[in-house]
Amino acid sequence: MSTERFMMTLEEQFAQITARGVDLHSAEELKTRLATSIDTQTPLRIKLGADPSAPDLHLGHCVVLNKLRDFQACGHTVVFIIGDFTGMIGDPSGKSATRPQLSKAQVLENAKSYQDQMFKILDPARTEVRFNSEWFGPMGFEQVIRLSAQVTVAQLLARDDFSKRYAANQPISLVEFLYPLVQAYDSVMVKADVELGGTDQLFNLLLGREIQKAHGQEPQIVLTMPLLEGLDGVNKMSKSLGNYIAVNDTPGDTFGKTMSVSDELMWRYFSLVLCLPEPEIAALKAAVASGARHPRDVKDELGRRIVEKFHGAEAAAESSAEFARVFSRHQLPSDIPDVAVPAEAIGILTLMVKAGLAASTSEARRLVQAGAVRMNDEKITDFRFEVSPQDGMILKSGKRGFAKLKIKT
RNA sequence: GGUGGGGUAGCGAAGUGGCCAACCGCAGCAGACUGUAAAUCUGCCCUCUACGAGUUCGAUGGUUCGAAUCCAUCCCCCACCA
Repeated sequence: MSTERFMMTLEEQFAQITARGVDLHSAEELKTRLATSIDTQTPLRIKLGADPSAPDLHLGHCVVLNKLRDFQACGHTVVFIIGDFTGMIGDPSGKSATRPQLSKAQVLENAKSYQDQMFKILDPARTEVRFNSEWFGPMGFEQVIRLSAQVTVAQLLARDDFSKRYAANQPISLVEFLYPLVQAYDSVMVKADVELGGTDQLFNLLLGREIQKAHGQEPQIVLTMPLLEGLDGVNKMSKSLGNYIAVNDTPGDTFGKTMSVSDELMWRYFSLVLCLPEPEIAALKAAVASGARHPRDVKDELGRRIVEKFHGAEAAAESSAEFARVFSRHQLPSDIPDVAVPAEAIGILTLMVKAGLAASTSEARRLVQAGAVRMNDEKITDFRFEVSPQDGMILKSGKRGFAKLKIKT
């Protein structure tokens, strides 16, 4: 496999690397560096940084990981940096409070979880994993000051979210100013040839170039990927907005969430998540436009392929079938959680809370009043309704809340 | 250190003595329509033994028949000037 990259010409590599809406800084530099790589038969070092405080990867992360996979397919090496040191600082892009400090053990655990998910896409054999505490741990304050001297406040304020917050009288902590510097210094320490991230990372990535130059290195090439919109179709996919599909979501959830994506947006998923080549996407679009294919079926294919990517073909087929059964044909899911109840009559509200279908009796009451609750497929409209439990009775709340009664003996 | 502005339900943001469980927007949930689409429309959106009751508006104490609103003390946040 180490010879694979010599089988690709510069043009082939360049085409693969620049596919799917990448923004490059700069194309010329990349070509030059690829040429050198081929001449000297040395793989390029492609850097990606990760924040170990949030080990749940979602499809948004996959956009970048897929691009890294492209690099690996060309024979290059991914340098994956776990920000165990920076993780304690907090992320400047978040308006929320600084993230809590993580213990060493927790960082390691998160890092492992991160890698488990990441290697569903990346090739471990071509991935070098580093922790940035390796160089920041022993760093003295003097070095910190020297590093800080390499950037001006004006430069930092040029970053979009900093300037906006500053203009809006919103706080910016000094630590947040330091964060891009820290990230840039990572690039120096691993001698990155290329660094990638989402378009929102552009500033940080470019700063890496400056700092590398200041340390006498060739500046890294910066490559940004489009941000994938989340399930709401508007905001970028992110954990804090809750509009994400996680790599570790169950096949059923992954499929269901995919189906809730709007028709317009699904093409982006085909491209950025599945890396389907443009001509194929164009063909699918044309098929839908002409009525040859129903958008629902195309989305079903999208769902199956995404599930397959993370959980295998079998899970993909199952989740699609299950979805059709429950939501298209309105049949019961194949797997309904049991609720243990005593044999005597029980109020519907209490029962719902017990079954985990409502967080409080007040919420249960609202659901009943909204007409969302069914007992054995019969709508319950009176919140004082008493159920005489029998084994196997089905309680349903909303579209996807199910519970099966089981008499406690 | 000084000056000014703040802390209200998940977020944003009204409210400055009774009409306040608290306008409004976003997010969320449910219903209708569907392809669990999206968009749209409607309702809900602190808790409870529920046409009533309890606990909420940074914290504690006070004034008052009555406070998110007034007073005192305290805690926290932000900007600007040093």
